[in-house]
Amino acid sequence: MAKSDNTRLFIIETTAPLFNVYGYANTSLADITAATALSKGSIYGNFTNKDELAEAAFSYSAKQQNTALKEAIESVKTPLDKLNAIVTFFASNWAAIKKTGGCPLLNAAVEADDAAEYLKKTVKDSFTSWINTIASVLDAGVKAKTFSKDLDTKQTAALFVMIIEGGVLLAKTYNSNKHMQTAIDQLNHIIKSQILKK
Amino acid sequence: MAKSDNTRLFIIETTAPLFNVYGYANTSLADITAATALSKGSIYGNFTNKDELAEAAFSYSAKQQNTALKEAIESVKTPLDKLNAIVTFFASNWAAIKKTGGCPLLNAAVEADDAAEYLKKTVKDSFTSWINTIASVLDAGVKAKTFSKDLDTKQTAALFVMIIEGGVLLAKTYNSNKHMQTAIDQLNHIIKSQILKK
DNA sequence: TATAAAATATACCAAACGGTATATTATTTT
DNA sequence: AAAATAATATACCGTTTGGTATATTTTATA
Repeated sequence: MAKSDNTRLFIIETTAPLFNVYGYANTSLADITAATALSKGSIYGNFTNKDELAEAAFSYSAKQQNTALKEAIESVKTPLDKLNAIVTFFASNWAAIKKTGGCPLLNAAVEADDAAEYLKKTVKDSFTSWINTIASVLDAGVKAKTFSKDLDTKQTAALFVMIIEGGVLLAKTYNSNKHMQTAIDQLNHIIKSQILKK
Repeated sequence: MAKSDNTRLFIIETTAPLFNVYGYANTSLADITAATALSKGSIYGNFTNKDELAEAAFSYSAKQQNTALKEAIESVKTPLDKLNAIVTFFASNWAAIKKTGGCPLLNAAVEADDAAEYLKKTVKDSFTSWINTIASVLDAGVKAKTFSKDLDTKQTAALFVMIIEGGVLLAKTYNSNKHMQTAIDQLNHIIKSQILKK
């Protein structure tokens, strides 16, 4: 890895939480140079403009979260355990996620819609990746005959994402994980009553 | 109503969708004067600063939505019909909501958390108001003995908000109301299996 | 209708913005 | 070690930012 690649990665790693906390449009070059202790010259030597860095930073945050989720999934064996790992992931890691600004997908999705249009495609792809991760666990459960064979796995995966993000939203708003727990309880209820084979 | 009050309201009405679409920090005074065709002097004659206008604009958007929801609720009679009105509200009004930037509570909640802290309390109160509106319908249903008496109405109301906002989020991201429909389907399922008395 | 007061417009300000040309420093290559 | 190259820092640019002092216009009062 060349020196430049190191610096580039360092900039991304350092600014990713910044963008996630303050927003992509609202994070200034002054914020970026202050956080990295690098000059504008160095930043612009590694990125063509702020938007490119912002997108790289978002991708990094999203990938980081997706990787952590996948690790949690792969640390257990059965489809049901994997599904439980997905359900508890945000609650278990809530403190860390909160500290870096909350779920990057949620944050970027809201901002990307109009204020940062260049992020739209990347955000959409990140959500698709997340939904697919959940859907493949559901598919495995159907195949293993522990989950109901009539399950619409893609739709159910999307539903999981909705409930999780809804929980994250209220948990952030009220600065309390009570709502995160409500979301988890509901997901567990769905697993029992709509996913598991009777 | 004095002239000044008219102008103040006009500014709020005109800029509310602007703030909701572009974000509260990202909407500039230039945007505001352009949209209202008023001068800075007029804006600052009616509001002490941009933040005060932004907060007034958010409150207006939130109240607007809450009022429309309450009207939908009051247009039908039974608790179950009222609950169905709540469930279908966002899907029925999706085109209009989308055009003005999506759910103002979702947008502001994400931005308020760090980028616009002055909005935090107002956003929280708006969510509480929404949750209470739903909870009172649930309470009425419990009292009328059509809904299960063991129902935790506050928690269920919060769950409804989560699922609705999750649906809004994906609908916005994918620019498709398919996900909004998934959210509705799930809410209807919850009504049947967890709310209605057996 | 003259006058006072309120509302709006104009012209300006310092600070912050993203970005760039150029100088300087590190790092390779020869 | 010298030269070439790559990476970073400095100093600057035009534009936009939120905000204000002052002038002008509109509205209400006498």
